[in-house]
This record gives sequence, structure tokens and C-alpha cells, in this order.
Amino acid sequence: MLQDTLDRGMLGLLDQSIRERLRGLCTETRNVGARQLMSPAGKPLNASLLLLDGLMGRYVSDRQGRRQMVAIQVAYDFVDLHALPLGHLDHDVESLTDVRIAVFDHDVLREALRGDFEMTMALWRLTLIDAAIHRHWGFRLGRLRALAGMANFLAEMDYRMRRAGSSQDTEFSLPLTQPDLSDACGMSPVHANRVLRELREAGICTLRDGRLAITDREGLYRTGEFKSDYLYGI
Amino acid sequence: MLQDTLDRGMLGLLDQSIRERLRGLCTETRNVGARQLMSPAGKPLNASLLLLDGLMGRYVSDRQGRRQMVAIQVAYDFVDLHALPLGHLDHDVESLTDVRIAVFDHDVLREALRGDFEMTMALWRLTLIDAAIHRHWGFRLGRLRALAGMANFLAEMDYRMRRAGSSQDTEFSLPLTQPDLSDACGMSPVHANRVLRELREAGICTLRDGRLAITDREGLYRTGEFKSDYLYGI
DNA sequence: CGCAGCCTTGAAGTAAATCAAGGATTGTGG
DNA sequence: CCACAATCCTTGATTTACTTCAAGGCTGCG
Repeated sequence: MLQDTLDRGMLGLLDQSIRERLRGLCTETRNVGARQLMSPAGKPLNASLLLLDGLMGRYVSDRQGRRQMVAIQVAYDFVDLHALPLGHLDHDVESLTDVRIAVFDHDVLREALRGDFEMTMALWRLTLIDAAIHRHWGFRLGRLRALAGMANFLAEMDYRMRRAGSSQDTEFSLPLTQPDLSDACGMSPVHANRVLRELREAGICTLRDGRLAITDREGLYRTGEFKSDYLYGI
Repeated sequence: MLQDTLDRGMLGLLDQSIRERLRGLCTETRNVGARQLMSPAGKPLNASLLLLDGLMGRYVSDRQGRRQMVAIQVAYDFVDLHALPLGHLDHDVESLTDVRIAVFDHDVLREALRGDFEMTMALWRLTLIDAAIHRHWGFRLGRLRALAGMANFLAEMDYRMRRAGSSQDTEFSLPLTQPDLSDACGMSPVHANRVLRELREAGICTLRDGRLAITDREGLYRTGEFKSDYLYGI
């Protein structure tokens, strides 16, 4: 059912044998269009999703429609594995692009984990890397200025997309709109536009037509104060 | 060795039987003074700490000394259980006040969990509530203005301290300095001061001599757009 | 005592939000 | 096919939020 070898991105951290056991647990794969609300905050979930292709976002929203993206998922990320121990999520999950996903039924997953301590710890670990990413988003949102924050976000995306095999080059597909970036970086869409222009004019990177061209990766990482150690070797 | 019944705060979520098994795993308890760096980012850890009394902070820092508090722990929180699956942490852990802590050796913990799926899931769940808190700090830092952000932070503290039994009243001990609050809320210390004055003059709450007096809890929660559901019933 | 850290306030400067408007693109229904 | 609505990208002008700088008072401490 699941063709992918799951050896990239975050799943690349897992042992070969765990990856194979995990593959066998996939209930089905599905395709979903862009901009779909796939799981609203508070709704009980009985399955978790592994993203195979595309981008998904996780959002905390208030009543008035202001919302903050609190995580973005790239290929080979579990999207909402947090729901396995928690039962439901505290945030919304949306597809940002057309996506391909693998579904893991919670009952199936739980039964497999019950007798498999190594796999349990491995999946636990994956969810804690999510938590580490959340922490560094907190740092970015709380302490970095708009220019540094945008650079930091783009640096993380560059790093993670490369590890996921979605990019080998200095240019890759990053189909995020400026409003998406502003949701992620805690700024207004207008300011996201100006900051992108500043990065472009500084010769660091250019985002155009859903592709990010990095002309000075060293400068991007430096401007964004990006160090990859919080990703635990993803 | 461990006298506490562990039935409050986040640990109150655990089943009675799990709490008792957990108590038996405590290696030792210790007292540590205020403002101690207890575990620096990157250092391999072979034990995790449960906070019994006091407050601890978790920080992401850059080179220049700018730092963002990314979590605060109150009584009966695990402080760094993330280190069990991860091996080391991506952030610093410091005591904010004098603290009393229970130590859980990772080898002991891991052996106990190996044959105890329920307890494993329960502890996993606790670490994911940490992650949910991180997400809502991201929302606060990215989307709320200074006044709302401070109110949101204080509302969360009020809520969690009450659940931890550290407060039954509209006034309780919150021994955080204004620089601490500014680290947590992503603003300058000067601005933290002004925002606290604004909350005081609005008749919402007063922080003085390490005690928070809440005169209008409804107003505090409303100003901070605080809803407690992301705490999963802590 | 003298130092350090904290709390407080005013004044000045900077960063970012908001308001406003025009152009480009895409999808939609007539 | 075209009118249109919606969304996005872009830029300028204005306003607001916040930082930084500066200074004084307070407390606790070696």
C-alpha cells in the first residue's frame, strides 16, 4: 500500500527495521487539495497523518480570525502524531498545497507500539523534535526582528527541505504566499513583502512564483541567526 | 524517598496507579538555589527532573546574550523529560527561585517504561502538553500585542498555579522579576514595566514584591484572549 | 560604604502596523 | 468569450507600538 521507503527527512532518523515495521502499519494513502482544513482544533482524532508530498501548516487562531502558524510540515514529517497520546489537538491543521498523505489508524498504531518499546521511543522522539521546533519558533517570534525572523524561517525551510530530499540545489519549490509567510513569522502581510524585498536587495534570496532562490546561503543563515542543532540531526 | 503524593498539577492527569509506580522510581530529591543554570543546551543528560516546589525557566539564547524564555515550569511539572527520548536538550534550563526537585535516572526510568506501556503513553502525553504550551506561546509572541501578551502569560500562570495547588486565591506568590517577564513575553524590560502599570491602572492585576494580586480575573483572561483548552485538563 | 540588580519614568528614535491604492493573475459564472 | 470577484504582490503615506537611552530611587549584600 505504501510504496515510499520512508528513509528521508525526519523519518531518516529511524532505524531501518523500525521504518519497515512502520510502513506495514499504514492504513491507506490519500491525496488532498490545497487549502483544506484537515483537522480542526478540538476534534477527536482516530488516525494520524504522515505527509508524503506537499506542505501543511498548523495554526493557533483566536476568535477574530487572527492566526499564528505554529508549525509547518514538509515531506516525511508526521503531521499530527501528537493526537495519538492526546486524543485531539489544540490547533488546526491545513494543507498549504496539494498533498499526498499516509494514514495511520490509532488503534493499529497503538497495538503495534504496545509490544514494541523501541518503536514507541522512536515515535515519541519524533514528536519531541516537533516540540524543539516549536521552541525555536518561540525564539524567532519573541526575539528576532522582522528581517532576521524571515531569514530564520527561510533558513529552516531550506535546511529541512534539503533533508527531506525536496531540494538539492540553491533553488527549490517553496509554494508559500506572502500571507503564509506573515502567518508564520508573526508580521503583517505588507511587512512580509518589504522584508522579502530587503532580502532580495541584499543579494541573499529571492522568492518568486513559489520558488526560493538562495544566492547567499551563508548570509541567509547568518542574518537569521540560524543554527541547525535544535533539529537533532533531522 | 519521595514523600509527595504527586496528585496535583500536571501529574494530577495520571492514574493513581501510575503515580504510585512513578513515585517508586525517584532516585533522590534535591534543593537548589535560585538563578542556577541546571542544564545547558547540548549537554548529554542521564536523568530528568520533576519540580516539586519553586519555578524554573527554559531558554533559547543566541550568541549576543539575547534570550527568549520558551517555557516555565511550576510545581509538579516535569522539567526536562524531553531529554529521555532525546538524550540532550536544545535549550538551557535554569532555576528562577529556590527549588526542590525529584530526580529520575534515565536508566531506571527506561527500564520501568519498557514493560509498562500505559506509563509510557502517560509520560509521552505529558511531554506533548509541554509542546501544546509551546505552541500557544508562539501564538502569544507572534500575534498578541504587549498588553495582551502579558495578560495572556499571567493568565496561564494563574491557571497553572491554581491547578498545582500553589494558589487558591486571587493573590499568590509569583516571584518573577520584570526582566523575567520580559524574557517570557518577548519585550524589553522597560516595556514590561509599562504594560504591568497599564494592567494595574485598568484594575486587572498588580504584581508587587513577588506576589500577583488579581482584581479582575475575567478581565485578565479576556485581555489576554486566554482559553485554557490547550492545557488538556491539567 | 559602594556595587549590583531592580523598579520607575521621561524623551527620543526606530520598527512595524495600518490605511490606501493600483496592477497582475486566476478562477467563475454569464 | 468577457465581466467580475477574489487573491496576491507591490508601493507610498501615516500612525502606532515598541526599543533604546538616560536618569533617579530603592533594596540587599559583600
